[in-house]
Amino acid sequence: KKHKDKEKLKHSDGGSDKHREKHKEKDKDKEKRRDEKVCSWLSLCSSPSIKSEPEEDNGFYPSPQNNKSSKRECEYKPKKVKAEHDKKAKKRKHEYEEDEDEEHKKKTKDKKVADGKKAKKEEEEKWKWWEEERSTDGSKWRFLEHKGPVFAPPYEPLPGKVKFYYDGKPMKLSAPAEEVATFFAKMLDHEYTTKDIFRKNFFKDWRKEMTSEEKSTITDLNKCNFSEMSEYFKAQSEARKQMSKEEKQKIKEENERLLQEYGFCIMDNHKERIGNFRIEPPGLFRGRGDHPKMGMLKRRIRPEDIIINCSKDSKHPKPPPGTKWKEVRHDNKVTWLASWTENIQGSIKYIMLNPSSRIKGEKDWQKYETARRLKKCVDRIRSQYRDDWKSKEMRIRQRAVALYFIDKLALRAGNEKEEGETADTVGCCSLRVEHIKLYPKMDEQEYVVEFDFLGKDSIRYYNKIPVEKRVFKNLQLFLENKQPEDDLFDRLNTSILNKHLQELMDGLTAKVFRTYNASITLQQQLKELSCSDDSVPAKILSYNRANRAVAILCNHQRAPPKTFEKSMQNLQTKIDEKQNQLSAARKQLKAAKADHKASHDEKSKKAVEVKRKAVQRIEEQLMKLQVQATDREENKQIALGTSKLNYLDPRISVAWCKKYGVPIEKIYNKTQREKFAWAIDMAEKDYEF
DNA sequence: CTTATCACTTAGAATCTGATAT
DNA sequence: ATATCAGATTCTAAGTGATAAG
Repeated sequence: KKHKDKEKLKHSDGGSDKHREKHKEKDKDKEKRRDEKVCSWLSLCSSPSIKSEPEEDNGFYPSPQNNKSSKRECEYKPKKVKAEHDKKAKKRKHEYEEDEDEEHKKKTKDKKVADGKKAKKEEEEKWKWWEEERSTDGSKWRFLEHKGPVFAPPYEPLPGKVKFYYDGKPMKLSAPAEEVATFFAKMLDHEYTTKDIFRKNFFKDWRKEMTSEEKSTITDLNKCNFSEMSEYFKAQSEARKQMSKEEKQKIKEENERLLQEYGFCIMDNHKERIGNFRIEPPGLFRGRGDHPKMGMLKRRIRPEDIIINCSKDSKHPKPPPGTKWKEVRHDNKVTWLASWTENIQGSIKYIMLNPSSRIKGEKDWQKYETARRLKKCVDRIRSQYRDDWKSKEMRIRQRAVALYFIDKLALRAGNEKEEGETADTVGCCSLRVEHIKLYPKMDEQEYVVEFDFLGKDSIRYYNKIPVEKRVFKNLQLFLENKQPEDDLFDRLNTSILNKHLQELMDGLTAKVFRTYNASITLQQQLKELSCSDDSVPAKILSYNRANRAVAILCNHQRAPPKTFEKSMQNLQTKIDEKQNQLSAARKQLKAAKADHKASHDEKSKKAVEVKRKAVQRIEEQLMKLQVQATDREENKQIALGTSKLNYLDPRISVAWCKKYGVPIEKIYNKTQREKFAWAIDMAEKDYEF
């Protein structure tokens, strides 16, 4: 039997030992707690009755054909998309068709115009990419033109009066050393700067920027006094807040100009919004969790570091005067417009399009279609992995148990990571012995597994869950003769797992289970919680609760907002006020009624009605506030955004809104509506995931 | 097979903005 | 008019997974 031997030397780094006691308490309060999860959803998601749909996959796997410019009309996919809800998504300013692009507005343009005639004026302005055919040859675009990225503003030296002190004595720093010092000064209030690794990394990199004199003088970070610099920046930001309206307006306009100039590109005849057109400014690296590289200097990116990607026949972006790009290439197999290599991890960073763009939207749509295909065969896959728990091969058993966790608990795949390069976090395949505990009996339950590990972003996953006996026995087997730091699944990695999944279903990978289980959970929860008779706020509470169930499943946590207690209190004050108002209004109503009883005239009758209305209105307002309070309380440590944006098929939400008469704006804000325009346009009230 | 590289999605925190309260 | 706060937006780190290279 082969044994995988990945060294686990992480605790042998002698350098940091002496400082360990210092972090202890800090680390502790960083730990995030989470409530126990309810995992009852599993049994609910295996409905075998899949409504037969008119071959949804067609859109994604069109028959191969020549899609070079010659025959654009043929590629048009006559999808039966109704147009009547277009009024919903009115002003999407930036999705206009591009007119300036002379050489390239050929067939598509003509077709568009012809198409548009049927629709109303405003509708022909937004491009419904989802009604068009997708390219089949793996190319991501045919034409791409942009102006390149916006660079970080150059360093502005501090005014002479702002001093840095070393060992109590003022010291004028060279510009490069001063710049790096300001990065530290700006973070002085942050807990980061007290951490030893951070300080060590910072000091090491800072010294690299110093002149040799500075280097020989400044040898101890503890003797450095940045407080004047820190005060200066605080004053600056205060001054910025105090600026007059005109000045603020000016800055706003400048930003808008930059956005208009650099924030858009032209891709295949359409003007599309760029996601991140600004290059990341230099600064100190802030990792998440216990990151070995925190505090390192993130260097300034120059034009010479940037690779530009665009069409050969486009107007190439110009580098700033006196500089050159690293390279200009024309690769239409990728979606990025510019890239550079970052110096902390040596990874590549990209400039890409906004989520509202065709290129992102298509991919997103496709992701949900893959998840829906999983829905059709998930029963088969589940029964297979259950069978595999009995396999005589260890690797198959491990694979099957891991897959069970991924499916049941929505764990991430868990790729291996390079040790010492990143914080020590794990996913399913990289779980170690130390991350689980087995309890043959716990309280009323049998075969309980306790998970406790740090996942992506060093967010803690803590969960106790009863599993089937067979899983439990397998886990005991996997744990035999292992040290805490050994891999739980020593015969498995994400590559093996995904290869297996690929055989079970085309396009299936571990992360599809997260998408699938998230979306199906939302759909079920909505079904369960929604009530047509509820008021709109109550319906929204139900929606948020369904969303919350998903966020809990996916372990999307957040640090409770700093102002949480306060904001709860504020809300409670409002509720109390409203309650007083209500009783006052009720009293008035009573009085009016009595008055009416006595006089029986028209005027008093009217007064009763008026008061009745008032009471009703206040009741409604009170209800709304109470619902809001409940919602907020339940949301204290749970982040809904991530699942809403990345895991929940937006068509489920759109359909729900239509079915229950909830305006889509109550569920998705403007940005979200732009991202999900395709779903808002195509989903009907009977849409089923 | 293992490892490295690349491209892309997913993630929570930080910061900004504009509506509402004072 | 100004302060406050919540929601929107921006930022960029940290994952996944395909594929190339060794």
